[in-house]
Amino acid sequence: MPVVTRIAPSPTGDPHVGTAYIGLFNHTLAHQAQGRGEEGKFILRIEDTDRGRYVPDSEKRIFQMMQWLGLTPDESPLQGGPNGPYRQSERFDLYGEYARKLVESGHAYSAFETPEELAALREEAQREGRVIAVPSRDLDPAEAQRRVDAGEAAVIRLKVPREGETVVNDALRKPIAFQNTEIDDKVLLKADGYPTYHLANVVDDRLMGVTHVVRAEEWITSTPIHVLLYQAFGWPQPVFAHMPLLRNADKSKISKRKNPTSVEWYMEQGFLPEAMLNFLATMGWTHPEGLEIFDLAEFQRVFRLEDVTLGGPVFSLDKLKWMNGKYLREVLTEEEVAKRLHDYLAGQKHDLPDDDYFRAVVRMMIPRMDVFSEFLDKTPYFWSEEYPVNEKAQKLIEEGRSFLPELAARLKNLPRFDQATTDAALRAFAVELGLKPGKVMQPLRAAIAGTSESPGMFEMLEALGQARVVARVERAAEGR
RNA sequence: GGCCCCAUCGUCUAACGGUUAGGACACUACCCUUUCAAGGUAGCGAUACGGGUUCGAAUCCCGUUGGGGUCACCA
Repeated sequence: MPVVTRIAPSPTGDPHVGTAYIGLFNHTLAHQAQGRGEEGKFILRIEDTDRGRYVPDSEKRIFQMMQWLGLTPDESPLQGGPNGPYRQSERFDLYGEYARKLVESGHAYSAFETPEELAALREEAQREGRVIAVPSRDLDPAEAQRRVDAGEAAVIRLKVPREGETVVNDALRKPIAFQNTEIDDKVLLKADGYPTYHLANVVDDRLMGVTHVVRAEEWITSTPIHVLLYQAFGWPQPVFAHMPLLRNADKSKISKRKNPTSVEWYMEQGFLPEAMLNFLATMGWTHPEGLEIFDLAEFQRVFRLEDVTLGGPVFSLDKLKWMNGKYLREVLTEEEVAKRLHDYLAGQKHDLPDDDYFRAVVRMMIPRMDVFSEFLDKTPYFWSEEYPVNEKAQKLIEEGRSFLPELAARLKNLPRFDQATTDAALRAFAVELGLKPGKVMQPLRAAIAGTSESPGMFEMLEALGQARVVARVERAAEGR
């Protein structure tokens, strides 16, 4: 059975994490079919029929997000494909034709109500607790056509049956029945000639051969309109599956105000796309063997639509961070982390040399960071002599004031500066002073790092090197 | 408010009529230890409520409550 899926974002702003989330499942379903040796395609279609909300570079950024995540579509406006164009604005003529077909077959009608009239009608309907009734529906079709031909402003509306019910079959739920009296005559073609989502969506899904419509739960209530459209056109319906909505901590639909929703934010923070994907996959789904960490290929291997849970998953940045740290520590190699971090920093306009020193610092910091944006914040003393010295470090330096000059001298006279040598020297020095090693090391740490929190002493000393360490200790000893 | 969806620890979830209701994040304690992490061990912590069905219900049915979504010439 061929599986053709799609995501159909509208280019109205930042590339949204919800688009990535839904994209993950659509991409996976299509690739699973390919894996089975069947036809499988994942299409990216841009729904830019709202000229008012159009943001020019949004489309490109959505595409970049998908690529970053490794969810590259098989067909899209940027790549093209046999079913193009993939921008609805470029398919403009199509929708008018299909809308008119519906008018001709009696499934739709031209309507002439002004926005003001509609507002009044809506208010009245609201009061009476029913759905809006559009007067134009009862116009004589020939008369309506004359008015359209005369150039009167009109929209085309779906003529929803006055009786019966429309059933939505959802792969994740029991059949959902909607009374037709509860469904209003939705606009299909706007006065500006552009289609609404409902029409464009159904026409394009049909023309592009989409077999599975996997989208967010917020679309459930408009699905009966789509079902009615498929029926009016005499087309078979695709499989519908409505995924749960990603949520804020208060359970409301995930939003900009309460969560970072732009995937670009996660890129800027230095999250790994693998971790992002892994985390998103666990929103509404769990690995059957209880695996927490798994890659896209593994997800594709075991994912089943019917295993999706429907409670709205709260998007937890905490858990995402933990998972990202897990990838840093346990999935990627040190070399890979260093390479990615270097690229990340370069992208942030921090040009550090990708040398042994950099890699040594990265190695020390891997267990100490969850995302790349933490790296420089936690390591100023590795990059400059102008590193900040916090209050606690200042106090520790005072405590070590008496032995810091001598310690500087000892360190300066060490023949080598490898970990074994400094380890032995420091411990011997502590014994001489009659102090516990920590009592010596804490002031030393404060002096060379400006903070009481750092990687292990000896690897840090080795990385920093004798000259730098001695200079810093001397400076601290002199209270500079 | 009408319509629709949903309901297991604070959060993500496992269980698919029979388990001391399991795991992960977070939190707490301990271990490791030169600090901070990481890692290890332990702990805290849930079937919203009320009725049924059944020998037996987190699991099936009904109701209540709660949460969410949707009611545009936006998607």
